[in-house]
Amino acid sequence: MPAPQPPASPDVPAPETPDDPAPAAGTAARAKGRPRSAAADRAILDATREALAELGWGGLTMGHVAIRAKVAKTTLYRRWPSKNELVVDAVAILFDDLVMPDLGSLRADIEAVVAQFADLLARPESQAALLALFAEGTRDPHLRRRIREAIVDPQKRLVRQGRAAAQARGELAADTDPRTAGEEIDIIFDTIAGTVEHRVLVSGEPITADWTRRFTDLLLGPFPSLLSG
Amino acid sequence: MPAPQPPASPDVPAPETPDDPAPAAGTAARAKGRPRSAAADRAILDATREALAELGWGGLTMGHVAIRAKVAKTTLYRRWPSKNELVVDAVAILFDDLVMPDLGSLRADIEAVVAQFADLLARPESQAALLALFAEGTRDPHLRRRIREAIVDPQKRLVRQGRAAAQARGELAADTDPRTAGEEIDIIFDTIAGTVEHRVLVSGEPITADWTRRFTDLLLGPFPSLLSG
DNA sequence: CTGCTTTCGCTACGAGTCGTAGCGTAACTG
DNA sequence: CAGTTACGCTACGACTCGTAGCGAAAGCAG
Repeated sequence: MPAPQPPASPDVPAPETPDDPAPAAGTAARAKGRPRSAAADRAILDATREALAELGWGGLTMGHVAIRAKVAKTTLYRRWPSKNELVVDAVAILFDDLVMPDLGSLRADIEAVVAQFADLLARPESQAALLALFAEGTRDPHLRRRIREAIVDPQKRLVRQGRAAAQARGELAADTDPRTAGEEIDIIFDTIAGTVEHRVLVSGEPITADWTRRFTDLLLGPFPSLLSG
Repeated sequence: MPAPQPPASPDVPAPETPDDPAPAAGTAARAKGRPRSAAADRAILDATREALAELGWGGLTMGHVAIRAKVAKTTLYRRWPSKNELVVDAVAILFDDLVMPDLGSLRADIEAVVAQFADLLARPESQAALLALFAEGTRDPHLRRRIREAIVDPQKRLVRQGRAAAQARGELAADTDPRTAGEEIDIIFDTIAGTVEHRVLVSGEPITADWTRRFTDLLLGPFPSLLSG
């Protein structure tokens, strides 16, 4: 789901909301001129991820991407207004096929989700890109929203689903207070996502099965030797 | 503690280790020509932090920093070989005056440490800079080491001290296995640092006293409504 | 097939940044 | 004083960004 520039309409400012309501469903609504090449879209996004993995964020230039995708630089700018937006779409694809494990126990589900996060973050094309996007997001609320929608929310959905599944299995007490349930899920998610991000992206250390087990221990109960009582 | 370029020695490659052994202690060992202006160092680092807070990482240019610090651009390059190194030193200063709270209870200490992290990360001059540095660090092992030494390790020291203090007070069981004690501390630190980073830097949401309390609940024991047993 | 519309590839451009080189001058030592 | 080093200044080549203008290609309506 790229974020195409308003596809031509010469001067209509196009409402700032990124949710295009009309021209989506099914086939293109009205195509009057030469249609945009879908192949070019894929080539550009693929080239972006490849360049990202090879050169990192700093080495990624629009010119390189254009050459690699066998596309004119102008074509690139016709669809994505900036490097940031392009990289969001290129990286977001990686987060599209997140699946909820549902392995039958809360512990197994958590460990599977952690492993899934870790694998995603370990990819060379996402390493620097994610952090650089987060960095830009701190100054650009629009970009932060897009990051949240395309990358963070899909992950959070997994945690929420896992919690619901565990609750259905009777592993969890009933929601104490409906008002605070959302905040609890937020804290749990921030903890899982943040810890994995820190270890993989900042420390650069791998996430092993053993580490995952220990971390899940911490999440599910008192840390083995942390508290005596 | 800046990381000055080898201060002149025309061709000696200067061992890659950033720990300069000799010329540190006390006053300068041997100064033959015009000494480097310490005021310029401070002015550059101050200007870097100011520009960082105003313009963010992307807007920060060496030219601007030089003008703001009333220093020639060449002077800037004589001391820091790249933007990354300069920003590491500029930001690392913020982490210099970390203090271990030692409030008398493990819970209070954890909450104080979390609040301290949160305050540091909430500063406008560190927001984008830290993430951008982390991003570069994923591709530059040397930079990652410097980040670890200047920014991550000081934080980890706090957590380690807090754990030792709690142990001395009898709040913690004795170390189960000396070999795994280090790993435990690592997991706890990664969890605290990563969660705070994610919430502040990625989600952009503030860390309130209430949130800190809930998070500490999660760390110290089973999450209130997470596990029934 | 003939217009009409929109996209595409290409070239060129101005603005901005990076990092370096060269030069004369300032500061400090012996 | 001479010797050494840092400093400010200017200029430079290489690179990137994002845009403009043009002719050609690819579809659609009649």
